[in-house]
Amino acid sequence: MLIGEYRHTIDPKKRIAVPATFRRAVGRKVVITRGLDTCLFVYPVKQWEKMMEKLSRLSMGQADTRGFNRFMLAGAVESAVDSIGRILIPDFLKEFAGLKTKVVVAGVSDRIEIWDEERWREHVAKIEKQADVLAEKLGEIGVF
Amino acid sequence: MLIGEYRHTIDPKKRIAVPATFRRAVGRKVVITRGLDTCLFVYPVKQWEKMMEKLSRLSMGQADTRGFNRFMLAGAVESAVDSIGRILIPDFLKEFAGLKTKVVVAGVSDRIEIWDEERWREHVAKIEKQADVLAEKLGEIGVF
DNA sequence: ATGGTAGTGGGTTGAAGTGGGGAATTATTT
DNA sequence: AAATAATTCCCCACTTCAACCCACTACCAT
Repeated sequence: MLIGEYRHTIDPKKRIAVPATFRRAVGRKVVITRGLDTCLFVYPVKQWEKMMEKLSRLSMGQADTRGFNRFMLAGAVESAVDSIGRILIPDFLKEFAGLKTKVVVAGVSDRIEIWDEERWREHVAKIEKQADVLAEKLGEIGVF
Repeated sequence: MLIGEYRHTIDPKKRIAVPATFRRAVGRKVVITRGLDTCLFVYPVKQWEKMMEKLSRLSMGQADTRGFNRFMLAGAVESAVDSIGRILIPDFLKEFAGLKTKVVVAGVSDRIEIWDEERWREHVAKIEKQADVLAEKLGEIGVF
């Protein structure tokens, strides 16, 4: 289970260090793809394959499914984690997520998300405002 | 059952002592997360895993669920209790809860809450004012 | 009073994050 | 097709930070 939030930097060669806590869980190969809400998703290959299997079962006839497939697949890149645990971010993904130098690397259960720090702060702020609504939901499912 | 309120301090290295009374109950590993009302929640790992199981049953597609997951998961950190019973608070959580030096560590049934002392006083004051209203509600559901 | 326990503070070591050089591979250009 | 440019991968070096250990003080209990 990947959890936690880490502030890292993209170095001049467009590399990002995977937090040491995540390395064992993700292995040496990952798939980086366009994520939802303007961030990048990073999946361990195994997880990725599972998702692809699910996707392939969806009917191909529907236009929105095709679009989603393009979004996920065309934007996906397989990437190796280097010897000291960094991954290389391709230009088009870096641009897509609006990554500058400071980024946030976040663990969200089975994937890692990479956010531009600024966007992340905005996103979190927005969610915090809805905290009481969230609390209600949590209550409903019996978390609190 | 965790009860009681303790005034502790965050040392220069961002560590907080877990009250001795709580230590046996929480074990050596805990999960620290963003809490509601601008405080931090600290769960024993077992408790946390139970909650995660419940969470994982929620549907994934909707935007509010995604945000909600980010709030809960990315905001969480697994942390080991050190040999003399202290936990390390990550920067982003310290900031989130507005923790200065003086904090309040409170036992709330199955979790520990960490508050900035100032905020705690304000919060308690607010609740005291509403006490009679709350009492009425509690009476309705048959607590008193 | 004295031993024990709890809370606070600090030093040291080892790991993790950052940055950069250079080789190898791929792409581009003439 | 050859030469040059660019990119990516593999090292290595520096710096910062966190985990571990130990020390001091205050308080409680016997």
